[in-house]
Parts: sequence; structure tokens; C-alpha cells
Amino acid sequence: MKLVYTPDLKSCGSNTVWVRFPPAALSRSLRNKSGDWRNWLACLLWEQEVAGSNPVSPTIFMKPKFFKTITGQKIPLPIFFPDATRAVLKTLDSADIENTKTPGILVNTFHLNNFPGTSVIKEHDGIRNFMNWGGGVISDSGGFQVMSLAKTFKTKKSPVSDIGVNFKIPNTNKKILFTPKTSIDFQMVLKTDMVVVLDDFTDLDADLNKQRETVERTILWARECKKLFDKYKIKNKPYLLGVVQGGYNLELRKECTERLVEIGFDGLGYGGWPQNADKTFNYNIPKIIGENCPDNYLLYGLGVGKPHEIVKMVQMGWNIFDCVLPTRDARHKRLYVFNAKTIDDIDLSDDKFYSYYVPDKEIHSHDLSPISTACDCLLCTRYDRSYLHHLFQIGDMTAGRLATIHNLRFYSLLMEKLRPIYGSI
RNA sequence: CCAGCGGUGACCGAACGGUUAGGUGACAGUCUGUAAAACUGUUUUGAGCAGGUUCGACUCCUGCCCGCUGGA
Repeated sequence: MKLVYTPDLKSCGSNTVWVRFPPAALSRSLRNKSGDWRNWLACLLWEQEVAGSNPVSPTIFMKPKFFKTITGQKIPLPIFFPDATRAVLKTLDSADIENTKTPGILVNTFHLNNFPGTSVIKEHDGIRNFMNWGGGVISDSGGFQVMSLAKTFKTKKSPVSDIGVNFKIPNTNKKILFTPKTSIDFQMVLKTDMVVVLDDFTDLDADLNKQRETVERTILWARECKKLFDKYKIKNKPYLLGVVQGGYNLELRKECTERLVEIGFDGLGYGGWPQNADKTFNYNIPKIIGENCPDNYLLYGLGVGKPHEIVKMVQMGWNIFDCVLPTRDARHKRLYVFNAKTIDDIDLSDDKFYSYYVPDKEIHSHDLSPISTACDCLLCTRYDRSYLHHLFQIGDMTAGRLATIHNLRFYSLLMEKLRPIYGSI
């Protein structure tokens, strides 16, 4: 028996078992059987074949799930949207993004509310026209900035209260009060496909009282955001995402999940820091969130993650991701490459399916081979290692652009490989 | 040929009569809802050559070599 990972159904021969990922609920129940549910399913099908029963039972065949944009597009899940925080994917323009087969992007409410502000976006009737971007768009609420900006610039008094957050915008004297209403209203101006509620969080290892405080505030704001969101009576409404907080504490995470579900959203996000203090990824939290929310919910790992982390979370039923890693790493001279020789040979069940490539090492200065043969991006199809080495050495911006294009194609390929869902024919 | 200026680690480049900056490069790391094309380590005790003065010279003096500039 052969398992084929392909998004193209037509390419599957009649003797091939091809497999689709089940929706979250099925994924969860399969996973509970034993370790990797993919292996479990493979074993099941194999046993059926050996026993002489029809191994091509269509029972596990599931309809693919889609992320629907307000413009009517249907993007198959799971998806990874890179971060265009300030309405630009650093070093790229919208045409470049499109060419990497990236289906959508994430923009940031807080940063765009500061610059350029409401009026210009309104004149464009939303962020899509402003950027001339045709794909999907999710707007982050600004909750992360509560943590990374307000809390890292330590002030005597906490900038966060139940009303909202007092920000002093970095490098300016401008001060603003950022509230759930500011966030929702501006996200509606942005006209994105998914609106994220404003949340509050702290370090994962903060004490329980502190964690509980941020959870309470997160729920308070979520309820407020939901109420404000419901007031908008428009035709193509975006998704509304609640964000689960609670640090390491699984009970708190569970409680937060349940109380958010009670309020009612289209999906839930894994908020806070996805890693433990020792930098290892914390899978227990997405597990408990997934187990405690309805099956039809979209599950969004905010700021997740490294390629292997995404693979694991997809297996757990999570289907939306965003992260700065591919774009930032590209500028910082870290490229992601599949270990396979060709795109067809990419095997995500292998734990070490990718590695890093550091382009500015001297060893590459005379290497005439492409960065990766398992990639069809602009960089890999048109230039070789010595040229990229040269571009990074002289510090030319083109190096950042080509590297970013490559890393984005790596992530879009990764998601393509994850997309086929378990089933059988 | 004469005069002036100069010669500092793989490269660039300061200061200083006593414990020699810094940068680049090289090597090894970090980055997870982006104040980051950033940051953190590690890396050669190195002064054109030969002498001299001095307790002590990369620093002051002499000669030679080399380079640049100007003059014959």
C-alpha cells in the first residue's frame, strides 16, 4: 500500500490509497488510539487489505475544509499566513507574495492603526486595495503588542487596565488608548477575512494570580469584542476568533476555552507564547484547547511556528498558522530547505524532513548548485549558491528578497504537502 | 636624485612612553500573533627590516627597504 500526499486527486491511480486529513474531531479521536494517527490509519487499511476485505473503504473520506474570504475565495485548509505586520511583507511586494503561492497574509491592527491610520485605508475601502493584494488577510488584534511593547518598556504603573492599554508609540511622543473597541472598529475598516479579539497575556511562567488576571481580562474583552462585532450588519462578514490565554496552567486554559466557546466564535486561537521556558514547544496547551471546543471551530496557532511544530499541530487538528520566522529568518540568513531531493520526495513523516541553509558561509562562495532541488521558487530555479552568497556578502537588499521568497515557498509547499486529507479510494 | 607624508593581525583602522580601541572577514549560535535585512559569542598580544635611547618602545632617534604625493 502506498500513501500519497498530493493535493491533486486526479493524479492518484486506482490502486493508490490517498489520504486526507480528517477534521479536528476525527483527528482527535484517531490520535487518541495511538501516537501518530496517520500510522494508525495506515495500519488499519493495511490490515483490511491483508484480511481480504475491501481496503478502499470510503468511510474516512471527508470533505476538505476551507477558509472563506470575504471576497468569496475558498482557500483549502490548513493554511499558513506570513506576517505583513505593517501591510508589507518586508522586502516583497504583493506580486512577489503571489508568486510564492502564499494564499494569505496577516496584518497588524495596532501598527496600522498608528500608521497610516484610518483615513487612507478607508479611501481604499480596505487593506486589500491598499496593498493591491488578492489573497486572504487576517488582522491580528494588537494583543501581542500589549505584551511586547507596553510591558517590555517598563513603566511604574501597568499600562494595561480593564478599559484597554495606554501605549506610548515607540520613537514618538504620541500616546494612545487602545481598547477592544479601537481594535474591532479598525479591523472592520481593514476589511480582513478574520477578525481577532483583543486579548491580554503575560509570560508563561508568571504566577497563577497574574495568569488568572489576564485570562479574566481576555474574556472580558472577548465578550466586548463579540458584542461590538455583532453590531456590524454587513453582507460578507469575516470570521471572529477568540483567543485562549492561561499560561502553562492547563486547567486555566481549559476554563478559558470553555468560557470563550460560551460567548461564541468561529474559531479559537492558541495565545501567549507557544514555547516553554526552555524553548521547547508546548503541545499540551493546543491539545487541551482542541479537546474542549466544538468540531466546527477553526483552530489557529497564533505565532506558530517552526515547520515541524506546524506539522504536529495540523495532526492535532489545528488549521491556521502565522509566524514571522520564514520572513525574519530569511533576512537573518537562515533558509529552510527540505532534505528531499525533489518536491515529490518530500516526506513529512520523517522527523528530520528539513534543515537550515546559511547562505553567507564562505564554503558556498564557489558553489554553482541551486539552494534546493526540492523547491521551485525564483531563487532556486534561477540562481545558484555562489550568487546568493555574493548578494549577502555585499549586503544587497536583493538577497533579503530572494531569501524571503524562498522561505515563503518552503512554507507554502509545506502546507500543500499537509493539505491532502486522510481518506481512501 | 631631492623633499614631504606614511608602513599596526587575513583586511580596514584608532589611540598611546607602561594593562594595545573598534570594525570587516572567518567560525559558532539566537530569533515563534515583527520597534529585528538584527543580535550574541569565539577568533591572531599583531607594529616593514636592523640597530639605538629608556627600568620599559607600536609610540622617541638613526640607517635601510617599500608605498603615495610634489619637485628636478
